[in-house]
Amino acid sequence: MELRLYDTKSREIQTVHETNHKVRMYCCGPTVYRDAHVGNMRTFLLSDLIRRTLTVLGYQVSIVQNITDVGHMSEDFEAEDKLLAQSKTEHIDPLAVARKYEEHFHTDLALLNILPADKYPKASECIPLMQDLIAKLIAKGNAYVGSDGSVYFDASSFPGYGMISGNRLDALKPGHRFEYTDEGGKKFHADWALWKAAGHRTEMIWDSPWGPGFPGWHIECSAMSIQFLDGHVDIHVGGIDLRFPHHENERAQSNAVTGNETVDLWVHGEHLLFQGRKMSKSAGNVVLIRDVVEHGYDPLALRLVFLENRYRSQMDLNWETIAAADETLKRWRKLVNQVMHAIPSENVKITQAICEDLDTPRAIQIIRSLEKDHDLEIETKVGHLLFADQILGLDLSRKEQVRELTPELETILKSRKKARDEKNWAESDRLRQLLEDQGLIIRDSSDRQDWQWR
RNA sequence: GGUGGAGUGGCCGAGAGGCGAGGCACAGGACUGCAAAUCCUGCUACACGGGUUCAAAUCCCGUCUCCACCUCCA
Repeated sequence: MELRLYDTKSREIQTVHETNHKVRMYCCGPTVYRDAHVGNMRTFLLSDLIRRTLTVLGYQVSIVQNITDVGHMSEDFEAEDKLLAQSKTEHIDPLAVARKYEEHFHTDLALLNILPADKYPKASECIPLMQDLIAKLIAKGNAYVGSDGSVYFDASSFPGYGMISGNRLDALKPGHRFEYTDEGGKKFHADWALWKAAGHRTEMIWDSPWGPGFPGWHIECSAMSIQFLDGHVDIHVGGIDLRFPHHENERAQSNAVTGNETVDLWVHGEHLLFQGRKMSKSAGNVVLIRDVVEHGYDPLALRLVFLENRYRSQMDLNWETIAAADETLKRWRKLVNQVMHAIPSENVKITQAICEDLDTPRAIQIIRSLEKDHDLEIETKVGHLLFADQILGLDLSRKEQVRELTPELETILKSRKKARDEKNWAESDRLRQLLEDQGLIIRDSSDRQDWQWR
């Protein structure tokens, strides 16, 4: 079976192809100046879903995800780098800020069972690569040194500009940043910086043929994808907000240099909303993976919530749905663990759903109906669940955590058993309340009592 | 102004022109000493106005509302 995905540029669902027996994926990674919130994670999950699906379908997959640790400007009028700003706040070296949040990023990925990429190139370690690309763009006539010493891409030199976002150069409103002193060297408001002259900046700058400075934000993705994926990207993944200008600019840079369509498919994940607004620092509605864990939920419950919604739709997250998913996850794991030595067996309906533009909501629906099907053997159900889990990544075969009972709880349980045997219901109910207050859930049947941790 | 989307029951959300996804919540029932869990049953919807069609949530036209992007963003 083939995987088909919605391509933003053609606005059509298209089949994924491999290049030299490998599907090459590039995923826009984090700017490591703060913790990634769950909205960011939703996009990273999209990459994971694609890679897991391709792997199950038998493809070799190569994934590169960049770590932006330089060049990403904040909206501050001083045009301050996000990392430098954070380094002042935390009173530590900017690269220490980067390494700290990079580590958090990997921890969060692991909590969501997102498999690691093959390579995580850092912008700060790819400066020569970017300079090389900039030099090529100047030589080809797509870039110029501005009056301020910065190097700019000449947007009008690239004929297909705007194909991803639908924006036309002549319709683009000059942005408010046009007035910025540090970008005053542009010839045209839609041009963008490839290399920014250092100006007054003393930290995080590098020497270059155009003088000391630092790279623009868009250039790293072009440089890295071309270098580490051998000049061609089969699937490019990122958040919908990156469609413009980031991906539009990236495409112009990459295509100008390679001379052909560098990226086959542009796949964009829609935004996660919280309380009806886009989750963002400025809206003040940021939820971190850590918050989910602190609420007592399995982070994979969040993964299930995401999977219950199509990646191409905005979704409004709330705690109730996470709670519901957490329960569902427990139920499925219980089911899976009832069968020893179960092996995955393909469920074609599930594969088909996933292959048609990652229809995970339908896949989940199929699982729910399998679960309820009284005519199916439990071994069959579990086999299909394990198969689906290779793609969904919910860790369904995880054994339930068995925390030891404290001697005190054990004593109460014994007393309660005795009370029930004697049909002393008042005492039995009192003890149950006691046990529940200490985190146990009690399930009675006529001849026994079962317990588990809440 | 330009661009990309979305409006579905109390809530969240799938939806492929034709026998009403699913989940949560709620209500009844089975089971339980009572609970819990589980199972069964019930509940109901397509923003508005036109149009096409034997048949529209789905296709077409218009209107309204919301979200997102327009050089920070996943």
